[in-house]
Parts: sequence; structure tokens; C-alpha cells
Amino acid sequence: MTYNPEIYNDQRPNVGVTIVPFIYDEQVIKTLVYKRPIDAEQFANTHALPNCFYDRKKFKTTDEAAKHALLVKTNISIPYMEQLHTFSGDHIDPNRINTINITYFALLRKSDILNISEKNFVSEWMDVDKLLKKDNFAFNHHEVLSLAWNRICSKAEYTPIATQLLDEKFTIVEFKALTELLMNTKLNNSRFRDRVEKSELLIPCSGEFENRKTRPAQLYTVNPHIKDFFYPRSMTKAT
Amino acid sequence: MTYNPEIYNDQRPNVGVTIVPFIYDEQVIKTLVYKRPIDAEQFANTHALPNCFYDRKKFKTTDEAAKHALLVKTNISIPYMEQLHTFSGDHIDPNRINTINITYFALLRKSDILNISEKNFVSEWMDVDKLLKKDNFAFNHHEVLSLAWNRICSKAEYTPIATQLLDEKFTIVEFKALTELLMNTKLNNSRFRDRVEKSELLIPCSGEFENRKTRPAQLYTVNPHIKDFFYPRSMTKAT
DNA sequence: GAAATAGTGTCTTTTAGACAATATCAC
DNA sequence: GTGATATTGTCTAAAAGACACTATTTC
Repeated sequence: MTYNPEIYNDQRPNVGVTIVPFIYDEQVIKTLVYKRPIDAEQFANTHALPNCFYDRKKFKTTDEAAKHALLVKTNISIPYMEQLHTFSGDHIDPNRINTINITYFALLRKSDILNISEKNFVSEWMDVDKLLKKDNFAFNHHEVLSLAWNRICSKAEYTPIATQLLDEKFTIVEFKALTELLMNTKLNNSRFRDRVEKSELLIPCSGEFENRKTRPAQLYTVNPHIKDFFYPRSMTKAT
Repeated sequence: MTYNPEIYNDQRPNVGVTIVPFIYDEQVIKTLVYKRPIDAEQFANTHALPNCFYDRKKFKTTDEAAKHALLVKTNISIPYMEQLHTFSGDHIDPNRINTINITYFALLRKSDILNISEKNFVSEWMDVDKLLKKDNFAFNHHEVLSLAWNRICSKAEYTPIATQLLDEKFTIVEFKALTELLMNTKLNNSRFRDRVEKSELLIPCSGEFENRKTRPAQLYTVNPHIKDFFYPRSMTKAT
């Protein structure tokens, strides 16, 4: 029963991490993809999401590896990150059939992104809508993007996750428009405001308004005391 | 850029899977744990959840490995299984700091469990309540159990997941009692029945009733046409 | 009939949904 | 004032919640 570190070596999978970063820019959601070199051994000239191998010498946890995969392609802090799913199977990497892919998504603020260009590769923030229609992704990155997109859209319905994509200060109108985009439906105005009020999720930045050429809108910021908030579900409790 | 399979070998983690199986038995939820041998190299004489290494030679996917980890300890089919989370970090296995744990939970029917005893180890279905209070689990299995328990309890509120723990035919009273157990609250009788009716989740087994010494209760079965059902959330859609 | 549990109905309160009305800015 | 958008209010419909009532069995 003594542990021999060599025993399992040839059975150990390649473990990689992939992260799907989202930003809200010009009324659409975008994600960061980079183009693989034309002379790449596999998936040449196709799009891929930020990813790297999980190397225990470099990273204590896969979360750290995922952050690294994103940070070398941006240079920003990550306000919100969540593990998505772990994929396994031969389809992930045809050249390395023993591969596991631990996936994450992240929500970033456009204003936090200072410089997304790097010398080593060409990366680009592209419309999620358009990317989902493409089928020539590297690895299993289409299913990863698709799952990430479904997750964030679902969560927009019962959590205030969309606020993570907005600037620090934002108006209710902006919050509503983004939620509508994610939910792919129009929402009732009064109800949306009532919900925000009752939940105490947002606190008004007193005296601060956004000025366009119309009536100024109150600016709000996320209430830091409220963590892991879920909007009330309609469930039937008894006294 | 040519791939050399040896390059990453000493960086590759041990990948293990853990599965938390639940049954509903005698009005409580139980999970299967086995006791590690007294002479085990590590975590001797402590409880552990069903687990095994992920060996690509044996399993094409980690899902298959998770099923295997459970099946060698039971000998049943697995009606419902879901991936939970992938853990990494030094705390999982002190003897193998480069370890990753891909975790699952499963929902079983007590009636499907024919023979849970095996010769190679002692396993036992124990109250989840009691297990959660113990702190001497092997590996990170306490956090795995805790996460699994939270997940199933949350899902009982907005999905009919609890039906997976009941026999094929069950009464609404049984379904309600189990949901109350998971949600840790009493539920409104009429509302619960209305919800079941409207959702068309259950179909009555016509003419079949459960007979106790009181008024017989209608038996229902899960509508096979309804997949991935979520109870309606209160969200504010506009026309 | 009594006891026990299954299932239904009724009333009140709360929330959702539609949409009108008012408010505040630039010009 | 007009135009544009923000914000509030009002009315109606639907759902939740509390709880009483009726139904069907065994004894």
C-alpha cells in the first residue's frame, strides 16, 4: 500500500484550464479569443479561448491557473470568476486523448481593461452571438463557450450577476437593459425597480446622477453587504 | 512545438473522482460511506465517500469513473447523476500534493439497492445529518459531502429533483414530505398540489392507490416527457 | 360512529403585469 | 414650450398563503 509516485504516471491525464471572460461593450456581450498560429501543429488558424496547462509547480490550484490563463492575455483584476464544468473524453484534444479540461467563466468590467494586446499572440474581444455561430473552434472551446453563455444567461434571471459587467456606478436603466439582453426578453419597468428596491441590492450614490440630454438618472452601486443574493422564488412556504 | 508526451509527465496531477450517493430511507437522507482500514497508510479508520482514480486506460470519461466508483460499492443502476465541482490544492491528499478531485452526486432509489455489502470493504448508508457533524473524514470528503448536500437542498426548491429519490410510484404526500425535509421548512398543502397540477410533472397511475389504514392516496409517476423542469420564478416579464 | 389521513375550497394578502402619468433635463 | 428619457403611480389579474372543510378508508 506504500505510495509510489511513479505508478500512476502513465495514467495521469493532461489537465488544462480554460476561462471564458465576458465584457459588456457597446450594448453587446463580448468574449476574448485568440487566433492560433497558421503553422500550429493542430487547430491552426482557428479561435481559442484563454487556456493553459495546470502545472502544480506554477499554480497551487486550478483557480490560480485559470486566472493566469486570463491575465497573461489581459492585465486586469478579475472581479468575478466561477467554475463551470470539467470536461473529459477524447474529443477535447485529438492529439492528447488523455486530457481533462477544467473550465471557468469570468465577468469583467470594460473600464478595467487597460491593454488587451500582447506581443505573443493576437487576441480580440468578439461578439458572443457571432462566436456561437462559428463551428471551427480549437479543442472543445465551442461547447465551453456555449455552456458559459447558458450559465450567465440563466443566472441573470435569478441573481444580480449582471451588475458585475457594469461599471462601478450605473443606472437602473442600464442594469435593466443588460438583464434584458441576457434574458432575451423585455422586462416590466415598475416591477424591475420594485425588485431592486425591495432587495436592497443597490444603494444610490447620493447626489450623483448620469447626465445625458434628458432627465438625469440616479446612479447606484452594488451593496457590498449583500453576498450570494437570489431573487425570491415563488415557493409555497407554510407558517 | 512538436508534442512530446514526456514533457508534462512530472507535472501531471493525480486525478481522482468522488461521488456522493443519496438515498431516502426511513424518513431521512443517507449517503454511502466506507471505513478505511485501520492499517491504512493515511486516514486510517476514518470514513470516506466512494472514490477512485481516473485512469484513462479504464475509463473514457470521468463520468464513467464516477459511476464505477459507486457501482463497485453497490450494484445498481444510477438514475440521476450530476457533476458537482472540481477541487484542487494541497489539502485534498496530504501524501500527494498534486491531486485533483472531480466530484459528483447521485440520487438513487432505495428499492433499487439490492446488495450494498461487498467483501473488500465495509460500507454503510449513514444519515447525512450525522455525517455532516463529523470532522474526521478522509481526504476533502467533508467539503464534498457538504457541497453535495447544499446542492440537492437548493435544487429541491426550484426543481422536482426529489422525485429521483422516491420509488417509481409515489403519492403527493410523500413527495411533499421529502421536499419539506430537503428545504427544511413546512410547505403549504394546496399550493404544493396546485404546483404539481399546473406543471404536469406527475401523471396519476390511474386506478392505483396506496392503501394504509386511512383514505387511500393517489399514486403518481414522473412524466417522462418533461426534462430539466424548473418551477416558475417570479420574474417580471413584459409583454 | 370515531380516528386518521387525503384532498378540496374559500378567503385574504401579496406580487406580477400593463400602462398611464408625472418629472427633469437640453434646447 | 418640445423632445427625450427617468421615475412613479394606478388599476387589474394572478399567485401565494392561511386555514377550514369535505372525502374515504379502517376499526
